[in-house]
Amino acid sequence: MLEKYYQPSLVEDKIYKTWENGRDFKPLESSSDAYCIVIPPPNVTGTLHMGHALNNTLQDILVRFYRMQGKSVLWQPGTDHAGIATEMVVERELKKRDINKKDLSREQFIEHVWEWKNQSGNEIINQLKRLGCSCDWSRERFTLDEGLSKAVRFVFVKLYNDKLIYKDKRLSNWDPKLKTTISDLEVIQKEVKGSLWYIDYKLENEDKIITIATTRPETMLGDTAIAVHPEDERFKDFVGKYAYIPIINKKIIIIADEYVKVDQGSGAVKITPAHDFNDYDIGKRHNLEVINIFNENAELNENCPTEYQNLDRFKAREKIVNELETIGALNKVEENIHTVPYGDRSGEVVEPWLTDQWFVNAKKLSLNAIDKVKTKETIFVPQNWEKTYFDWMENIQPWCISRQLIWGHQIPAWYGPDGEIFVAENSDDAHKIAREKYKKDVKLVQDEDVLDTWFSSALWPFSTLGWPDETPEFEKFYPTSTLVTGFDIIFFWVARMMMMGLYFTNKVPFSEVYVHALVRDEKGQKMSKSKGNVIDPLILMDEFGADSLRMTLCSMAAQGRDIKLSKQRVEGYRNFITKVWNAVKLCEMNECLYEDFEIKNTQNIFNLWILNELEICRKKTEQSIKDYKFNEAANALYKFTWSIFCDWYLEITKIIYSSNDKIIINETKQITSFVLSKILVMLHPIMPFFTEHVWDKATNILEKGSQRISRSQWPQKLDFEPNNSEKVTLFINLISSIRSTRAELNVPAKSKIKISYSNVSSDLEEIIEKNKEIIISLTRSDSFEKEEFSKDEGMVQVIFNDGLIYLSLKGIIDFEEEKRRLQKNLKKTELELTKIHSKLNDKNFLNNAPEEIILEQKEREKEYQLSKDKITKTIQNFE
RNA sequence: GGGCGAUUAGCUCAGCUGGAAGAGCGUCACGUUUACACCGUGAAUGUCGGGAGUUCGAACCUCUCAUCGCCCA
Repeated sequence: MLEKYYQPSLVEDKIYKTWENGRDFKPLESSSDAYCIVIPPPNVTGTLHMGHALNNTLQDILVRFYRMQGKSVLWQPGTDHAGIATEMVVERELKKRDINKKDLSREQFIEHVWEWKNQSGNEIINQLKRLGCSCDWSRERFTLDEGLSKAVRFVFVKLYNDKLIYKDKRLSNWDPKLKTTISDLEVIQKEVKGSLWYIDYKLENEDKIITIATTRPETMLGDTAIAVHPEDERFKDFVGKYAYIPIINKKIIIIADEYVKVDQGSGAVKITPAHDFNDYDIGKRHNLEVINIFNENAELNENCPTEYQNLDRFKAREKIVNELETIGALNKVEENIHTVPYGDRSGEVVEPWLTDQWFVNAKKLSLNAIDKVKTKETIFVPQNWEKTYFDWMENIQPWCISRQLIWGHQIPAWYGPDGEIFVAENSDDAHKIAREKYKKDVKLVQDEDVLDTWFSSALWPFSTLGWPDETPEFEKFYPTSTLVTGFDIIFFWVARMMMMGLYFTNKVPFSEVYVHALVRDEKGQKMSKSKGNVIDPLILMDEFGADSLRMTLCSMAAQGRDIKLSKQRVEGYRNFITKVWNAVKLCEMNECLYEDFEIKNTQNIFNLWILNELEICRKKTEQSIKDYKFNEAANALYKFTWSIFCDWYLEITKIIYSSNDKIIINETKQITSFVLSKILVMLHPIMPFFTEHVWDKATNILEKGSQRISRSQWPQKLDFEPNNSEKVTLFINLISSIRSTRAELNVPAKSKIKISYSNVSSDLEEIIEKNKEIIISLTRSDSFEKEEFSKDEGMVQVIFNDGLIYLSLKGIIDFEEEKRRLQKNLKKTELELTKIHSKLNDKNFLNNAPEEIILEQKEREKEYQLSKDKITKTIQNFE
């Protein structure tokens, strides 16, 4: 017998080990019907947050579901080396030991990182296991593994040789704190309250000034032009003339360019091609000089006057503004809200800086990737996310892939003594190529930079399967089936996997992309550490168990809507688990022992009915999971299990067991065992621990096709004839309306009353007559007989469909109360009837509405009319 | 500025192709009937954000306004 409550913390660990030891997560070799998900690799530095919990719960549901459906399922796990994040973590750790990164050689630092990785890099994996994730851990990969690194080198070399990777001096986003470039995507634009400075530039040979407006006065030291709009009448005469930069008195040209917005600031802007992306483009158009005024710390460099050199950019700004004021060149200052780029990781203001970097020609790669989504080879669910995908893909910029870091894939490019670049998969090959050029052996130096972490992540769906080698796994599981991800990394990851996948394997990397929502706090705010509103999934799991959390996330994962999570909700699903737990206990008590039997031979109407309901639930759940409608799957199961199976079926079986009909009793026990088994099986993808535990403990009452539920088959379509079993719904409604009347009339719960009925349809009468005991028991009455009463007999009448129910309540209730109740009902009925009448009297309705709708309304009219007549008659009886 | 989404019961949200407004939580009343108080039975609560239009018929389609959120520039 099961204990009082299910205690997740006592069993979850053990169960997970059983699964792992049983190799339950390995793909079936016997099936060629493959289903594969690659996990979005979490950062090695990461710990499980709510986003992970949702993302991985959904994947696990899919994976367990398809596994039960007999597919050969691979959930490919692994982690991502997370360049910047990991370096930051390790640097911090080293600092605690008084070790400075700067004092270490590249090799020494890398050694420290590996040491850290081996010690602490497994936390998130263990947390995923706690959540119940059924990944094939024997295939766990890391983006810096030898195999994946080989793929990275292969890809780099091929793209280089195909002229899709190139080195270029361009403006890129420089993070002066981390001292590396970062990609556009890692830059966050924030609105900031700042100032707009109006500065007067004197014209050459004329006693005129031109006033420019800028948010960054310090960059004027790198100005090489002033620009105005070509149509701007105010400045027509200025174009082509020269002006002097104040302070340094350098002469620059005034140019006209469409880019300038006439109504912003003064209408004239300074152009600093080396430190602004737009200015850089303008510079190119007008052949302007590009002057870099910053060093890698974003301090002013040797291209500035001595007194400004080595000044921090913000200090320099103050000094410049002061100086401008002193010399009277500062025209005015306005408050101004503008966007400033910040580094996602460092939080530092990012500086557009001119450097040598490696780029991928993403534009070329994007064409096919766009096309394959247009032709639906890859489908986004919900579909509207393709818009986001297209939007970005169609405006894609060169992808800067080099990072000035140590931790990562060092760029496989070597430089000869004359700076010539040799790109090869390894040093030997590079030397070989170099020898051909120099006709002798020379010393080559490898590029110091590493690749953007997303570069290796982009290969994840195939590199993890062994590519570029031809492995059986790649053969069987690629292209993968589904990618489950949050929308925030469509650009970072999905788009890039599409590009790389298509270029290198000629196939889309996955046929469906399910994009799920963001988890927010109960007020709808994004969870963040700084806001302190983070709900820790681990704490929730501690308190309610992994399954409660999983069920909660599943039931809230409606497409296209964010999840507002609250503890109460999780508690509610914990209660659901307890409910199922108790249902199992009841079945144990009633000895619903499992025996092999033929569903086809089921006789009893309630047994037929519950089978029919089970079948409806099975279909709904199955279809919902296939359609990624996780909330609908969860709700279908919840409703069937609690509101139908527990609330009605199990209550009815109690009465059946108290009868003498041995055959039906036996049948009922078997059906109960059968249905309960199916419920557990269907719940398993969502709540694996609980169902596995019950499977293990409640041995003899379950139909166990396999030793562990994790290895069970998803229920098949049931082979039986429901035979009118839907009439049970009427039967249930009958009981409900009697209960409702009792409660409304304040009939004391304990008083057992006589109930009679008349005029019900013959179908229903048959059920009633055969199952009187059930009605009597569930309505807490004394008797239930077919009998008709005339007026003056002190009966309360309940209108039920076309029949009448009489409650003998003489002396128990106040009949004035009853009259009020009836009058209330009468009003409701009349209101509804008026609505129906007006519809049916409307010629337009009759002419236009489809036949079945009209019939439906006529049917309703009949019903309501009948009710109305009966209620009226009853009220008259009281007068 | 461009795009996407939201607005339905006190709260959190469902509501598929237009054809009787739903769930969970919370609230209230009653209840300990040998699975379950992490429970049972029952009840109350909605101008489906405002306005206009299309339609015989709109929570759902169109337009518009308002508020909120997110993404991109």
